[in-house]
Amino acid sequence: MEDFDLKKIAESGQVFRMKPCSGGYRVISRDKSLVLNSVDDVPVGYWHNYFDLDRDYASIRKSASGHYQFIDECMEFGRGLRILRQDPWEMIVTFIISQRRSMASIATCVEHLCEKFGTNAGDFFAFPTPSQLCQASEAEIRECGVGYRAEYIKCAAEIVNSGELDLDKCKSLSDADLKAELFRIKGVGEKVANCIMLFGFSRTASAPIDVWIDRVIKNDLGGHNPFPEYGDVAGIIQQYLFFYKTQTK
DNA sequence: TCCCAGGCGATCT
DNA sequence: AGATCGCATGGG
Repeated sequence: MEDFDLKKIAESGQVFRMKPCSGGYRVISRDKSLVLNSVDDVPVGYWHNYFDLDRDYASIRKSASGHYQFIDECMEFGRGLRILRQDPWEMIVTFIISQRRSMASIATCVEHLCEKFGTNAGDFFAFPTPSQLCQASEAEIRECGVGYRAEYIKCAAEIVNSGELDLDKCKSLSDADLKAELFRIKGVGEKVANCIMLFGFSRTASAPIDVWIDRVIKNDLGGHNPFPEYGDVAGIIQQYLFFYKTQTK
């Protein structure tokens, strides 16, 4: 497998619980943990799906090449990246936190939430469930350093825990209907919804435009938004651009 | 210390 | 519909 680079994936800004450790990288999702240093360490089942191993990234890069020289360079630079199939609930909370925060500080906030509200699984803390965050007060959530977003996280926990927003049912919705559902959560706007869709629902047509991608469009692509022409792999192209821009800043 | 961070909601016009 | 503003807090 050529397109599998743990370091690049861990630093790509899509996942905040994947860090170097003595066995390579430790990745935590929901209440599960895996230590690995190559694709050969990925077990069948949950983690195989998590790492999106059935998608052929090399052929996506190949078929997407030739539109813009800059994007071709980004795809080569980011060769090894994949779009992880992460948990929708974790993505909702994580990307609510992400607004106006650096990637380093997002990771810190997420760990604080896990340590304070998540189940102790021995050598790590599971991500807190909607129920667990529902039982927390807004003030307690705020103690994790999330600032004014505590209200948004509490709102998300309530709407999901009550079943008023059913994340399983969301999986069968169209992209447009899914986005409309996500907009019901206070603190989820266009960009955060696109991140949740791409990283939590594998909606690869969804391409989040943040400050970094704004700079790409403005400074590297002459003010042109390239994503519409990439169709259902626009989100994957977005990830190569984001990675290049944040790594070479 | 200062500036910015994977934006958003509220509040104008 | 589009523009502007305030926002909690952590890193570099």
